[in-house]
Formats: sequence, structure tokens, C-alpha cells
Amino acid sequence: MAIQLYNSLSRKKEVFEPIEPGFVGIYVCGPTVYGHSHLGHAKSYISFDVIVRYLRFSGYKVRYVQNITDVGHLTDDADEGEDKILRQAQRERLEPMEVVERYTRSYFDDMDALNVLRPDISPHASGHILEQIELIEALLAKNHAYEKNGSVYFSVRSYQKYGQLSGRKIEELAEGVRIEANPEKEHPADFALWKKAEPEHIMKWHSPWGEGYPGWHVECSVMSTKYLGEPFDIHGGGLENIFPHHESEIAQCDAAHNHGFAKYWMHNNMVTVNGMKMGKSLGNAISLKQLFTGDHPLLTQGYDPLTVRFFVLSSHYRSPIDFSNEALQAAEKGLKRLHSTVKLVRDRIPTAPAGDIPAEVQTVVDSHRKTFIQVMDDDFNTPQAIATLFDFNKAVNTLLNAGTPLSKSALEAIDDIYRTLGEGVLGIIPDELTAEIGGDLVDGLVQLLISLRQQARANKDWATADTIRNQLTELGIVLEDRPDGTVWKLGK
RNA sequence: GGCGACGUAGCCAAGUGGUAAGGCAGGGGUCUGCAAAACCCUUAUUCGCCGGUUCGAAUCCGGCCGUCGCCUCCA
Repeated sequence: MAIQLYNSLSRKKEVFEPIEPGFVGIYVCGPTVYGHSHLGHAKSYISFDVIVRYLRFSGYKVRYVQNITDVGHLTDDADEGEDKILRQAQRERLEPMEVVERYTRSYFDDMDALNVLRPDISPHASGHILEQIELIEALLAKNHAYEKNGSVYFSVRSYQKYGQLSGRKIEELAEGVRIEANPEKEHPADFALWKKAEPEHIMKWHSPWGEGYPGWHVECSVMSTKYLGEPFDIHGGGLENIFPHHESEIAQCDAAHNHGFAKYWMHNNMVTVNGMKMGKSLGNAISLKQLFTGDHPLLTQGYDPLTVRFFVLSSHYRSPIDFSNEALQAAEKGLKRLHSTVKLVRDRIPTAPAGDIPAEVQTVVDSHRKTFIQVMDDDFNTPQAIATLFDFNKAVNTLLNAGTPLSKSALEAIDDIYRTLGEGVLGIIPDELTAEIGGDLVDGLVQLLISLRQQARANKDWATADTIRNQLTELGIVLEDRPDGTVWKLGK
């Protein structure tokens, strides 16, 4: 079976064939670290996290590069706005690099909580100024760029293929309503490679054109190819970055070196809130920290990071996802159901009898693993992968309820699905589902109450039995009388 | 105005030519002392609307309506 993925460049699904067999280089546009991450970041980075996890699961050696943008990303159009980092630094009265450090840490804290594995390399734009200058010089040498008053611009008319990714035409861009005339530009669609720094601008570097700072698109051109080669396999990012960001990344590298750029382009869709796009500038952005705590007017409660992850993966990465409390709550319940079966399986393993794996168990395990791989091979269809896990769960519950205890090896074969597919690929079933408050002490006390209640039940003293159960429920401890004994868990 | 996407049950969401996955919610049942959990059955004769192609369409084509995105910083 081969992995098929949707390539934005060709606008269709293609069989994935890495440039070098067995190895995959993937670059994903990372955050500009001037504020806390929000649900939109979660959608993008969870999506690509699963893509990387699945490529590894499929046997590829993957190098995953995701940049940290800490300079050059402007707040306004036409290369005229302030630098986002700089503006935030002024607001918080911090050094720009303090802002960068603060929000980089915040970003990784949130991603760790979401069980997003760290990229292999997280290069900073500010750490690659020299490489960016080199690329700009190469473009100047080939007449793909020109200098004006200490700034350097890319000439879109010099690169015939400009528009290949976004489907735009240079002539139409020139007629765009909102592109303001910048007198330094030879063509309205030309974009800045290097900007001259005004005297008060603190983030600036020496360059052949004087003191200045790099444009936004160059960093990604440079850092992707530096670590992955030219061309490389996959470039990912949000849909909204196709133009001008991704279009310009291609132009810069291909114009300078004629090696092409990324073979496959993958774009995730957007998050909406009540049907409207969520964006920092729209004021309806919910930060991940708020989402986890529930501290936001749009939230009726906080949501566990894993619930958020499950929610994101329950729609396809190329589909938009609309935020609502109802949808999050449904996800919360669904995930809990998945987890409770996993926990039942894991709790039984230590005391399960020895024995072979029955044929029916083997069949259930094999068939679901196969289906899971089939749907993931088809452009990383996580909603169907999750559906497969639920189907599997149902089959497992039936086996668990069958009466004859499953052997240890059978339970382990079942758990292997949860570990490799549920956690290894999707990242939604943590190893420790049993982390109970209080540890052995609480467990011992609850077991004591359970045994007292058992005696009451044996005596048909239902009043006492129900009192124990009800009062424990009020304390947040739920008792379940199963055919093979009473178990307890936390929850309402 | 240009480019693009989407519209599937009460809600969320798969499915891109062969007769509607999965989750949440609802109804009925089994199990239970009663519960809980789990399991079984059930809830769209139908996929925004109108035409067309086809033996056959949610899936392809045309038109219309609606929603959203990009074109300007945003994952």
C-alpha cells in the first residue's frame, strides 16, 4: 500500500514518492511568536503532527523542520507595517528577544499539552540572517531582485512561474483593489526581501545594503532548504498562507537556484468560531490556555488538551472545523468512552490467565489494523481512522463481556492496537490512563469501602450498599458492578 | 471584482459513480437487587435547490440559492 496525499500544487491526490527512498523531509510554517497560541495553531500543528507520526509509522525516516518566526513578519500589507515582534515588545516593554522567548516557551508548552511531538529542528529566522542575505544576493545576481534605497525587492515579472501554486496571475494582482502603491516597487506585486531599518528600529542587522532586516518569506525559503535540501519532499502550512507567503517561497528558491522547491504542498483548512473565521486580528481568537481552563466568554467549560486534539482529528485536515461547546463536549464524551475500554483492557492484563491468542481476537485485531492503515494511507483520513478505533472498541467490549476471560497475550494484542495506532499515530490514548488522585492510599480506601459494600449486598442490605455508592459518587468516585467484580474510577 | 472551498440526520462528521462510516444526543431492549458501564435494535428511502449525463450519482456536468476563505498580517 502506498500513501496518497493531496498536493496543493497539482490540486489532486498523488501517490507519495519521496525524493530519496526511505527518507522524508518535511517543513511546516511555524508560529510567529508574538502571542499565545490559539485553536488555529492547534489545528495546523496537530494535523501535521499526525502526518509526521504516520509517515514514521509507515517506515520512513523523517526529518521534520518547523521554524520559529521571530523577525520580519509585518503587521500590515504592502510591506509597510510594523514588525509584529517589535510592536509586541513595545506593548509589553520588553526586549524583542524577551517577547520571542516568552511566546516560544508558551507555544511549546501548549503543543506538549496537546501531545504534539517536537519538530526535529526548530530554526529561528533571526539565527539565519546570513543565509537569507546569501539568497538575496543570489537573486540580485540573477536580476530577479533589485535594490531601492537600502531595501531589496523581488521582481515577480522576472519569474514566469509566479502564481503556479495559488493560481494567481501577475496582471490581476496589479489590478488588485487593496494593493497600495509603494513608490519603491517596480511592480505592485513585488515583495520585500530586505527592508531598510529606520534609525529607531531596534531589530536590525548589517547587510550589503545597509542596516535592515529580512522580509517574511525569505526565512522559510532559506531554513527549509538549508536543512532539507533543494528540492525537498513536503512543505506544509495553513491554507491562508498559500498567497503570498508560499507562492513567494517557491519563487525565491526556484528563481535563485533552478532546483525547484517542495515536491508536495499540503495545506490545512481553517478554524471557525460560530461559522466565522477565527483570527487574532478579529478578536474572536480563543487561546489554547483559555480553552484548557475555560476562561473565555465563549466557553462554557474548560477542555482537556486531549479532548481538543481528538476534536481536531475528528474532522479531516483539509476541511474547516467549526468551534462550538456542543461539539467539544461531544468529543469529550466520545474520547472518554474510548479510554474507558482501553483502561478495562489494561487493568486486566496483570491478572489475566496465560494462553494463546484466540483466532477471533486475532481476526479482530488484524482486520482493524488493516482498515486503519487503508484510511490513513488515503490522505491521512483521521476521521475514518478514529471511526475504525470505535469499531474496534465495540468488538473489544463484546469480547470482554463474553464471559470467558481473555488470555494475557490476547489482551496484549488488543492493547497493542491502542498503543501503536491510538497513541503512536493519533496520539489520543496516553500510556497512563490510570493516574488516579492519591495513588495507593486512595485505592486502598476505596477497595475497603467496596468490600464493605459487597458484604452489604451479600446480605441484601441494599440501603447500605446504595449509600456507599451514592456518597462515593458525590465525591467523584464512580463504582461499576461488573460481572467479574466491582471497579471504580474517577468521574461524574 | 478576481480566485478557491463548502452545503450529508437534532448536533459534529466520513464517504467523489454502485445503492448513506463513526461520534454526541434521543427511543426500545439485554444485563443488574437497583444503578452504572457495555452490548443489541432503532432514528437521513436520502445527501442545499432545479435540470442534465449514465443501467445506476451524495459522488460527474450546467444553472440557481446559501455559507465561508484568499486576494492585506494571521495556523
